[in-house]
Amino acid sequence: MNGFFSRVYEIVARIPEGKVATYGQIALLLGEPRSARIVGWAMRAAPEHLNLPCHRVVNKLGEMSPDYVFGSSEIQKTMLISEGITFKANGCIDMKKHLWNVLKL
DNA sequence: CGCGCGGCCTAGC
DNA sequence: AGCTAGGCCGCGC
Repeated sequence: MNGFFSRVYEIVARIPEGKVATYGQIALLLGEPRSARIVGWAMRAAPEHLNLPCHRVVNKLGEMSPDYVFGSSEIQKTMLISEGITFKANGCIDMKKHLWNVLKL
């Protein structure tokens, strides 16, 4: 709890509806620009009861997580759509529109 | 205690 | 524009 993971969870918990963040972005916020992968691990290990919007965390291309995460990428896609996220023709999130800009806080 | 693998990223071809 | 090759850090075996 104490450490990287907790901090990751705090950040993720603050991602507003209709916005998404990238692993690298979160890692950067923690002052560890090279720990993007650990963020991914943290998501996997994320306890359910925290109700983290881990579906709002994607890679830099705006792609869905692999099927083994949410069951299928369609599920994640659906959740995001219901929050107002829009997708491009190639099936990726329109990052330009929905990428969470922390500086706006 | 050591090695390998990730919900990744960046740089190069 | 799409693929390969490293790199980085923490966890599991």
